[in-house]
Amino acid sequence: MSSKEKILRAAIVLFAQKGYSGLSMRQLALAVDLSVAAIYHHFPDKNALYLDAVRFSFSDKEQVFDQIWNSDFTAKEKLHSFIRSLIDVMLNDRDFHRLMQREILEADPERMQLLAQGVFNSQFCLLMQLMTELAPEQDAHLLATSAIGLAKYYIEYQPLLKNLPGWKSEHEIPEFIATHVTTLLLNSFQA
Amino acid sequence: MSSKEKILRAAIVLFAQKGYSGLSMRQLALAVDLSVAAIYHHFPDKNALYLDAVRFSFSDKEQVFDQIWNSDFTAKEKLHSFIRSLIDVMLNDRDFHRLMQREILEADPERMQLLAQGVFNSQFCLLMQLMTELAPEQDAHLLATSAIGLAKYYIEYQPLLKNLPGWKSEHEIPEFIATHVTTLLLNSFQA
DNA sequence: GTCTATATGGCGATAGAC
DNA sequence: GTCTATCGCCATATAGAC
Repeated sequence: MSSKEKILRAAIVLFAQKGYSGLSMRQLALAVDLSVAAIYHHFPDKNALYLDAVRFSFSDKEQVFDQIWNSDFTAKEKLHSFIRSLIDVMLNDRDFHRLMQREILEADPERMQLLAQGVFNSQFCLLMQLMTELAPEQDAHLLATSAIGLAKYYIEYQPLLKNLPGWKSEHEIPEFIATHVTTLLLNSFQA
Repeated sequence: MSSKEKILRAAIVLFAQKGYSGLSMRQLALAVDLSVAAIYHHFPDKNALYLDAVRFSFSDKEQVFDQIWNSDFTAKEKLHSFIRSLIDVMLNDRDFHRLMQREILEADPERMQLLAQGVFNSQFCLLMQLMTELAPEQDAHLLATSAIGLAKYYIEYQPLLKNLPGWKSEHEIPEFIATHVTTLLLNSFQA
């Protein structure tokens, strides 16, 4: 692996953990066993390195979902699989997820546009299409958003929810959450 | 207003904007027109100041919701009002909301317990009670969580959702979101 | 491409006068 | 309770040798 790629991979993990201003170039250099100057050879400054790292971590998420859209599942099965995969991606790639959370927190309009169009657009369209199939007379954007929002909340807020009354250990099992979210949405369509 | 309170109020705004390591004591001192040393007279160190600021911003949110629980609304009306108020609090007190987001991002187990028990417990119990009333045979914790998750997602992800296909201007109107979330949940109960 | 050495400045925190 | 002055450290970034 090239030094540049090694730097990027470490930067993803460390920026996700510590945030932009929380990670120093010294710490990053230590983590990749290079000098600070060597890093500055590959990237013009800290900000450019950060943006490159974000882009790099976003680059390989699509194929997981494309399998679902290309399958011969029924619409309901596709919804369940999509939500299940979304949960799995969020749980398995915590660094990607935390970087996303940080981006949302900053909410920089320019970067939001970049994220929406460069990363999420195609998957979101496919999800909206599925929602239209399942509930033709409802607002597809609202429903797609609701599906993602429900799944995301259970993952992001799990550390907090564990400390609130009524929590059960099954609430952290991906398949259980996926089934709950899917059922909630499908029930709502029937009414 | 005392210097201590002035410092705390400014700290809430600035920590919400810049995060813990993004805000320096010098910047905070400049904002409140005091010297750095004066701040250290009121707080032992930066971390203690941060925790005090978080606690301070959490202290006055309960009464908004207690009005609802004490009203003579029907259960369905209470659900709608709760979600509507949740949205309003998040939109009107951006600093509180951003501090919350940062806390969730850090996900420090000890602080999650503090937040859950010291801040959210009583409101969450009342919401679960309402859910039990509306859908007695379902998991109240899951439903309460779903309600909060749906509302939160629409607010937090609005800057991103605006850039995705199918977005309409009505999607940012609080009453519209509240109605959508309430309807989704109530429909799901009926099925 | 990577190093050592260093410039320059901001950081958290403290000492001591008023 | 607030100030000025300062300590010691670590930050980003650069210069120049190899």
